[in-house]
Amino acid sequence: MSGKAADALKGKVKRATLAEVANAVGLAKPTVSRALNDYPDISEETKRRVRETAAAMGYVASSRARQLQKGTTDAIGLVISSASVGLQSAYQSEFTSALAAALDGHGLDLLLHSVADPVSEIDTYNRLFQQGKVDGFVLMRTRCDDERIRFLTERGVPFVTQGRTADSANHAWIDIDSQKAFSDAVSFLAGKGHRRIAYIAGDPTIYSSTLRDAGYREGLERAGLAFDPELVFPGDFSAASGRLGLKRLLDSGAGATAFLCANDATAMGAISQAVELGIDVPSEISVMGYDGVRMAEMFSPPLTTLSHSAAECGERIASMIVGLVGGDAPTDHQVLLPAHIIERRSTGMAANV
Amino acid sequence: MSGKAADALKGKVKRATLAEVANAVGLAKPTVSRALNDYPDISEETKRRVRETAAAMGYVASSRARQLQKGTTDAIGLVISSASVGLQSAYQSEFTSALAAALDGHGLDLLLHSVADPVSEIDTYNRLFQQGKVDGFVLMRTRCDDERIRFLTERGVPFVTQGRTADSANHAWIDIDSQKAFSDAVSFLAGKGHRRIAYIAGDPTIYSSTLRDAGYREGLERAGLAFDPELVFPGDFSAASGRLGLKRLLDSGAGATAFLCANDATAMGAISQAVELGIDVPSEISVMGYDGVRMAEMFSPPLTTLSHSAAECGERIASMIVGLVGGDAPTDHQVLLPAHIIERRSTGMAANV
DNA sequence: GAATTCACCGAAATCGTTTTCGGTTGACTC
DNA sequence: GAGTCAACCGAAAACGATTTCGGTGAATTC
Repeated sequence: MSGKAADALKGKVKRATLAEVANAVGLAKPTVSRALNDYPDISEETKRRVRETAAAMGYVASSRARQLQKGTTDAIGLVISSASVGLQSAYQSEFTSALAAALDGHGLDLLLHSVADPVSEIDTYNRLFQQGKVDGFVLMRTRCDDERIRFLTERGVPFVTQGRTADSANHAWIDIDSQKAFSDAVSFLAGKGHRRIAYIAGDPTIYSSTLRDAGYREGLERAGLAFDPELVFPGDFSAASGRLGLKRLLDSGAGATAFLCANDATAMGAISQAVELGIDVPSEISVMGYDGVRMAEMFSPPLTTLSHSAAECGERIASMIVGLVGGDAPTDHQVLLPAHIIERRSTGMAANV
Repeated sequence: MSGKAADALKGKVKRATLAEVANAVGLAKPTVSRALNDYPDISEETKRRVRETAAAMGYVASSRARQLQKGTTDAIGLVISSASVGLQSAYQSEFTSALAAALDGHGLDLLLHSVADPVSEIDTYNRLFQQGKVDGFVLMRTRCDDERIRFLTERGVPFVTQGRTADSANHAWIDIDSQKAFSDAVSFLAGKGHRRIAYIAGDPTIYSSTLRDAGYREGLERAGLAFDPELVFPGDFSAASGRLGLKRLLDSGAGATAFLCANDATAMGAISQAVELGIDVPSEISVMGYDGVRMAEMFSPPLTTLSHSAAECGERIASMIVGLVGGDAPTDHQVLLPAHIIERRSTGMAANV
């Protein structure tokens, strides 16, 4: 069975090629190519003719051939680790969608690659770039000591991280000012009369956690409250850690009346635990999250949280990566965005103790 | 400034090419290529030598060149519409992650493309395939009358849909038996003594909604309950429609004691509304969802739902698309998966009326 | 009217693989 | 000892675009 017959069987339409268009319009390949790409040294009349026949033939330039010649891919890689898929927060997926949309605006595609084994993570980044499947990367969940960043920096691969790192002076990043956000959150809760403000922390290997921790302490200081290790539970951004954390903090008898959580998922977990224990939110305790995911609004009670825009973050990252691929210096692209308190009904005045 | 100098400035490492490896090892390009790809007509000794020098030189075959030659991309496209990003359910993102992970197992990448304008949707599918950026597609949220399916089928583009369509006899699909699931759900609620079981439906343009509707009616019939249009609210899969639906159904005085929702997001919205209205779940009313998203477990109260596995769905789709790209007939790949009731605490015995 | 310029277009090379089609070897037959 | 057959390897074409470098003819200059 010839290839042609097989194609016919499968109903495939043979794609038109540049040479065929050139042939049909009676011009040479380079001319057609330049006409289609709107080069100035082709007459308007010719351009029109070329465009017309190309359209008539349903011609679409092969991205594969173009990629080979131009050496770029017009795709940005995003590597997610499926090991942590359970921890994948709602925010991460909102951000991913936003990023894809923003990249689309710049004519870029998002190549989503999942890696099962954390060990082979670096390998995946390396392969993806060496193979020429992507022009650059966006990194999520940056860690305090992030091997990926060293690796990519060494090789001069364009990338921007969502979240700073221990030494983020030298790479492109966008981040939320989570330190200020958590400090504000403590002030907010203190303003409601809370004096024993507990904190369910995030995964300590993620750099942002350290900033949130610092913000919590800063906020306490600003409010004139003493830091008490009894009031801190080491979570991991999961809802489960929120559940566990709330229970432990309550059982410990540390007397917390407000619970500031490292993210919304943790806060929701904490609330669900409270409800289960028959503790009312917010009349008995207050719970506050961070991220401002959509679901927070629909939670019961609707979650007070620190909101920041995934859409804007995606938008900014898209422009940044375009700049980097274009040759900008990474240090030209470092952006800090604020988070805003959205007061809903999971927080209230401190109960009279 | 020469290109080389610029590269040096940016710290870029010049990638080794096949010709260079061939040169280094003292063999011809085709030999090296075949050695690396483990062809049988190359001696083991030669293969070893080639592999060693290739590794030493850090050689990674250019995917771009390979793609051009082989005519495939090893990438599957997933087009999401950013217009509905607000409606993007938690399930969709869980599924996307699972799909990426599963595709990775088959050596495929997932190309995520966002399209802002629904009108240009078809255009995007066309361009992506014509350009040769993807070998096939996975379609989510299939509609009753889905233009995408006609379009792709006509052109013989490999694709599998997540969810059936009006005429799904001729394409590859995977779906959850939502009709049976909703029928089971009604039986379940009826078994708890509920006689007035309301239904907050999903977006009617999505085919799966019609199956869920049918399942609801089937379940009523099986339970010997009459269908009452007063008990049905037309939602759209959003949490907001759950909130609105619950309120309307309550206000209408139709006397519903149980609320079956088209998906988990809707159910969560409904519950949040109930809480707001001071109605206790489950002692006063029961609410049930569908999909079994992770967050359902952490909701308060934890949501009774019909669960199905995004991971398995992704896994199956990955194998299916591999088969299709390999030339299988679409009709060989049609899979129906069951959903299982997970009883949590948002449902209970009907209150004595 | 020869020289110069400018606007347009084309031939050939290029990107880095894989495929096709042979071409050497040496061992093995009869 | 010529012929056959494997087992290995290489030269050149192919994939389909873009880039480089010229080349043609007409318009302009002096």
